[in-house]
Amino acid sequence: MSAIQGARERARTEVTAAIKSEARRQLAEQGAAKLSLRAVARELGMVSSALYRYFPSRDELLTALIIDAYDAVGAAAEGALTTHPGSDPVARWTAVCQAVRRWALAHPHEYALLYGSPVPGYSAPRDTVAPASRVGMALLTVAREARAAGLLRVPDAATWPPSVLADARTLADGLEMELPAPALAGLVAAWAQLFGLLNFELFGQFTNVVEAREEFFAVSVGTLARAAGLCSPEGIAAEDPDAPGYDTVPEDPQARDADAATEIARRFGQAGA
Amino acid sequence: MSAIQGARERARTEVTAAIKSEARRQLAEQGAAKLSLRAVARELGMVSSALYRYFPSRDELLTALIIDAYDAVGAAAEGALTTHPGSDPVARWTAVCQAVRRWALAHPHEYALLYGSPVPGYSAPRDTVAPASRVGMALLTVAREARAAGLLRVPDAATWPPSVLADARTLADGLEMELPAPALAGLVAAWAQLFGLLNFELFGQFTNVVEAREEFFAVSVGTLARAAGLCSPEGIAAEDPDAPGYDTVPEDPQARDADAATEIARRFGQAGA
DNA sequence: GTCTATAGCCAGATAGAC
DNA sequence: GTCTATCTGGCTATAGAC
Repeated sequence: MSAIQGARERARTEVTAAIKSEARRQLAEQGAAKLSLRAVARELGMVSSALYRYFPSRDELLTALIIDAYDAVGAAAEGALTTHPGSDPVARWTAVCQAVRRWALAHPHEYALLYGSPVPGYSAPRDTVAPASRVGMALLTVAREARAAGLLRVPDAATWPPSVLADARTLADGLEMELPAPALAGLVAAWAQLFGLLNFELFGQFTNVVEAREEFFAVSVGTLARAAGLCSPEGIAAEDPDAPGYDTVPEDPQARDADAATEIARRFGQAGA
Repeated sequence: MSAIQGARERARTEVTAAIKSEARRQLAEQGAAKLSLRAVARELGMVSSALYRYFPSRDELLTALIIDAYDAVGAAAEGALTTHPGSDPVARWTAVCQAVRRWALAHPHEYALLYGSPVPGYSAPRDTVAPASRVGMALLTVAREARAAGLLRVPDAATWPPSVLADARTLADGLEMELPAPALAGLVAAWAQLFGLLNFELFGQFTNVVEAREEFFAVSVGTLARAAGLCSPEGIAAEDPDAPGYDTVPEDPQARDADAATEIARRFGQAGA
């Protein structure tokens, strides 16, 4: 390749990046359905027809944005795995979830592009599926490590109907992953439920319902992790619902709330409001 | 009111209904962001300006559609409460969730309008919050009945930080509901997670991941109910993770899968695939 | 309440000169 | 690769006759 070729290619990638950047900006203002090549071109001081040299259609630009966003949130999730090493699967799971949440809060419109309503008239091409799987894979990595460490409680196979277990086995084969089918099914459910928490926070359903969102999220995804079978190393026994942490049905819940006040203060360093 | 007035009003409500109906049809084709008064008018054989006598703006039409949809899904949820009476809170919870799912599958675009990405440039007015709460209220009704029957396991208050418990108390006060704060917080989390399952199914994230969607959903929401503290009447003990239903970490998961085959066959009447 | 007409915008995409 | 020019369509919203 000649130097001129290199310069041309560099210019091309720079313009491509500028287009995507401006498109992301507009995504935030008008949403994906109204993303317009013309408006992007106008803002960049180009003419609309010039953009077609970079993206053959509006949908191709949208695809590029989607792939970039999946890669960004996936990288955030994977980054949490390396920045939060350790032997506690629940803590690692929570760290991954929190990294996803942080990315989502920082990029709400790109998040909506990935996990919100499908864009009408647009169907994602195959190129998106690998990037789309990265967050789920990061969560599965936590589960596999937990299993290797003996910290994954596998639900009885009778928990799930055979059809679901068959799906799980197909999925495990496709991913070349050796997780037991009942565990994988539960992890898929937890994966979906995680995004239920995020969607409600980002799409406004928590308005006037949950205000302490970070704390609510952290505890909820921890519970999610345990429901999916992940155990903290200090004791599988501590996850026993008969142990402290769960009451059986109380006779007077008001009294129990009051009784718990000192425990609250101990754990969180302030009185309950 | 004269007979003429009555006729006029009847005509008006009929035209209003026709407009909303056609708007819903277009919602399904183009999405909320591209809902256009002109297109609705064209399809109804009217002229665009005539629509302004019924809806003062595009956003008002959108609001009407949103309220109708929240009322429809809320009515479906409440209907499940009456068509599935009984003393098993987990079964009732599951029935409500399944009713919501059925409505969502039958009206995917209206579902997306409610629980998908916010419509850019549109902010929902206050009129929408009461209809929006109906599904959650139906779920809370199940929890309150369970508590009255001694079938609600209230998590220890130390499960949640004080800020979350404070939110839960504010919410309980606003709803004039006497659920203990830790239970309510868990129920809110379960409510959000329910819609994570639905969003993933409806928005395509389960493609090539979960195919047996109905079964997957039914089992997942049952687990969700139990995680939120609901108990089946035949035995709180059966929810004990140390009892059959959960294994501790197995030495050979393949073998366990095989061992479970007869149990699967017993419960679901067919062999695992 | 409905109509025609109009103002003032916007879009995606292509042709052909340079 | 970028430009001008153009085609063909879309939209919200209002004015004013009937």
